[in-house]
Amino acid sequence: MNSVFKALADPTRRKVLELLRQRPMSAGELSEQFPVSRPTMSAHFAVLREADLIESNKIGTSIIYQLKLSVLEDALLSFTELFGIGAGKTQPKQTREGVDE
Amino acid sequence: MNSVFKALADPTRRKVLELLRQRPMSAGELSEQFPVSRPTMSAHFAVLREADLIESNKIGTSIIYQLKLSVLEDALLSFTELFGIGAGKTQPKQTREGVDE
DNA sequence: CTTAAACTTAGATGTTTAGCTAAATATAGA
DNA sequence: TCTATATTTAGCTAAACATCTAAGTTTAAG
Repeated sequence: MNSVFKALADPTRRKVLELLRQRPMSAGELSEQFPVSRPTMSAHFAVLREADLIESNKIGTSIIYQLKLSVLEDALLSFTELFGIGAGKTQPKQTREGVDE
Repeated sequence: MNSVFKALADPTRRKVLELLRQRPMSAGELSEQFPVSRPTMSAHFAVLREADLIESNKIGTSIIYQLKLSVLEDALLSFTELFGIGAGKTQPKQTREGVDE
């Protein structure tokens, strides 16, 4: 849980997760959307991987990252429930590609 | 939201919030429960205050800290909803080891 | 006014983090 | 194998963080 919150503490990483919510993307595709170098993005991916928030699959020369929603879910839910917040009425939404907000 | 996650990224600070969930406590009372120095705890309080997660009231020589639950609630809920994670009722997940620490 | 108690601020230090450029590695395809 | 592309690793600097001890601030009480 510690590493999850640490990963979440950086806005770039949160944005990456947000992008991956829509669909899996390659490291390159993700990197394009941020004004930082690829090595820097690579380091961010490593942090997210370390927190088990994303999963990688190699396809050719690309590495496709995918959100592990259940891990994020578990961490956040157990925390919110600890505080008695989020009790509620939000039903489990299907998070498929294209769902926007 | 940035500062909230940053505050939450430290286990000591999360524990402080957890303690304050029960009742308001003085800085000294809180500090007693951690194996770090008072100045260090004071710094943690400052981070939590900066994130607007706690509120302080001076009573005599003591400073009483109090959890601002609504702020935590807002931040966490808006984030979970962003991801379509219902903070409500997700059935117990299958054993998933590696939820880090 | 002096002392004591409760906290915080200041200053120092070791560790971690984010960022960069440049080089290395891996894979696909000719 | 050679070349081009995708991504990571290496090596570095600068800033941020957690922690400590020591000193400063504020308030209460004698």
